[in-house]
Amino acid sequence: MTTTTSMHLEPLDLAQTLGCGQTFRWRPLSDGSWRGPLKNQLVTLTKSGPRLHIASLPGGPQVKKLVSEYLRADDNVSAIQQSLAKRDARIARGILGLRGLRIVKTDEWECLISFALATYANIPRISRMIDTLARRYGQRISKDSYTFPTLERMKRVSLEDLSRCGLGYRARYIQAICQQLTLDDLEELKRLPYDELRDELLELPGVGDKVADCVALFGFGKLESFPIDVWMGRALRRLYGKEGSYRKLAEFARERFGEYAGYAQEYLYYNERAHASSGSCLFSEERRNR
DNA sequence: GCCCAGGAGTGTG
DNA sequence: CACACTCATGGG
Repeated sequence: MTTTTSMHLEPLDLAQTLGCGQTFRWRPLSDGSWRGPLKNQLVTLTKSGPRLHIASLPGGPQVKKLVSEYLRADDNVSAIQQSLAKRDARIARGILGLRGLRIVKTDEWECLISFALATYANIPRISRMIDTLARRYGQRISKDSYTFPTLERMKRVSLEDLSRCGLGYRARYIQAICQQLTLDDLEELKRLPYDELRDELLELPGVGDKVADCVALFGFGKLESFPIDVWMGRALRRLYGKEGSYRKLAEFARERFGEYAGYAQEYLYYNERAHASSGSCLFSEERRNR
């Protein structure tokens, strides 16, 4: 049965938050709502003024809490934006038009696999790869909606089977991570501060600097993390004249943006993509109508 | 067809 | 430390 509820949450722009590459399983509906699987539920979010309406299937009493945590309702986003704007004039400009962009707090395990898949692929393809895994190894929620596969399930998947999921060279990394990682490991990682977490994540096959930082930021909620991909490289060069190794750029960003560097990174990332394509939505019209 | 993609691993200088 | 090369493949 479907459960509906609502909550106050500001600022929040669903398209900016759910469609910008932090997370890959939400889809826009024709009425501006967004739908995606959260844990074992299929959730539909609709923003109406300051209120966020939540519908979920099969639903349950904890849906509001689930959404609150996912959208980091406890973050004082306006205060974070003010703080960043005070530190840096370019960020201040970058925040304009993105006031509803929030960092999300995704599931640690799902985030790890998602960004391990995200290497050298574009966002539509990343979404497709994840959908394929969910359809094959997840549990069905509704007609065409599946939960993200559990680690325990993925441990029983052979490399041969995984290689037929359209993951390319990433299949063996995913398989190796699933073999190496335990549920206890995941629980231990949750207790670590950013630096130690990062070091541990880097031990996993297929996880390098950028993936580790994405997983730390979006999966483990480390807001000081500042992932640097090709788009961030361009942004840092274009706006700050900075080039060089990952370490050097990350060091610059951390010093420049401080404890909320992750938010700064999202504003820069979104702006750089918009600057390049002039279409800020990462889901093209063709895809939206599929 | 062509180019590029929210990179990582490995080898070399 | 820096760089070069390879890895598979689909979306635009």
